[in-house]
Amino acid sequence: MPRPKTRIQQKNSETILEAALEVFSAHGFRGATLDQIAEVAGLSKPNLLYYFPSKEAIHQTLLAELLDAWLDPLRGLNPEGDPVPEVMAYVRRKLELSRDFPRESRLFANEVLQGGPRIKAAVEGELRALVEDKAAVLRLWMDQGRIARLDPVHLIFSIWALTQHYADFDMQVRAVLGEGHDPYAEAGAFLETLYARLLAPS
Amino acid sequence: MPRPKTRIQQKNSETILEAALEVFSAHGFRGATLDQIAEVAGLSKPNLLYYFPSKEAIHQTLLAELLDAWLDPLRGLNPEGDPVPEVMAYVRRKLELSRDFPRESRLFANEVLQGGPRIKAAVEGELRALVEDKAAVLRLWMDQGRIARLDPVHLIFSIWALTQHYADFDMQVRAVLGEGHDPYAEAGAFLETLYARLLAPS
DNA sequence: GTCTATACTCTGATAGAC
DNA sequence: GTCTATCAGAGTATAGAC
Repeated sequence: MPRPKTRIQQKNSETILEAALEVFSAHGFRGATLDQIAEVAGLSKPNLLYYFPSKEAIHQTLLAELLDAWLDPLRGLNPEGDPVPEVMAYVRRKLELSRDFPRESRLFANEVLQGGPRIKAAVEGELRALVEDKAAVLRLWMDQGRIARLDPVHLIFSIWALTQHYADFDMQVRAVLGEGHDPYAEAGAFLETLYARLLAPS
Repeated sequence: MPRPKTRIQQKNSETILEAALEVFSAHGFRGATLDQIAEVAGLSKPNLLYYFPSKEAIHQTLLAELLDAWLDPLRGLNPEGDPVPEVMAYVRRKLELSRDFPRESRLFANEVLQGGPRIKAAVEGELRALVEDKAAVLRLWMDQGRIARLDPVHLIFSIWALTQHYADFDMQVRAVLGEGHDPYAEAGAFLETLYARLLAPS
């Protein structure tokens, strides 16, 4: 039961996780039911519990896999690179993540919104350490006058907020924009302008 | 049952709504239970259902009251005013709303995040109309060269994202910042700088 | 108006046949 | 490995006494 081994087990585990992502991201942990997940996965409820010991375990597995992918774009911020293009590339990667993996974004948002009991440790540990590391890089660039001086941590917060907003508040964004819009294309252009003006050294 | 009349009924209704806001914002609709709400309110569970016909009705009442307060800062954007200070004041009011009413922000976020079945109509109607109205004001100011040219709707989205982030992702913000920080004070200074640079006519 | 007791449904998890 | 049947607990809502 701990982890899949054969090819069939591998495949079924993935099917379950895919279905669980769909349901958890749409309804939150408590709002999701094993019945729904089983239906989306095309398996019976007891069969789910053959592959995972509990509902909680499925959720935990999703969060663990998610976190790593989530930190990746920030990890890619290269201290040796050219400051403004580096930050711009980070913004772009983060927006692509929202566009291509909106369910993962909402899963994470659901969790943090509710105080993140199942993810708080990782946020206080891994995430915080990474932010401090990259904030130091940004601060150095500011000291060198290569980007404008700003609070580097809040600069990172702003990138998270502005990019994740399009996945997490998708319903609102589309409702307000109305038909005939490509939210992510427009957001890309908007954020490009925003950070170009914000970061330009004075 | 429709609405309270006597002073006692008024008071109990408010106690219930206050408790419900606390519990719904922390756990979402499905995650919240009448037992929890009853305990926080200091009333018995059947007594809750004497004042409101159902759990759903309590939630609906909260959302309806919330929406109005939520639109207020944007309503205050004055077309006759001075463009940059007007937008700055809007950002400030919105951030104050996050600081002073984080539970309301999270209630709203929980709802939109899950596709907003109970609030979609209001977003597509009232909210969208207001945004279109104020976007027209911003566009006029841009045409007159009084603020920089940007997509006005995404400019409004950016204000929502950046201010609500501090309420909705409070746990993450505090975990990353660590001890000895005042997130809202820092955010206020950061956003002041951000929008000053962004809006300055070139 | 408020409480205790309870009906009924939903849901996570298990037993056991195949 | 997968299914049917089922248990136990939680949760919303109601009945009825006071």
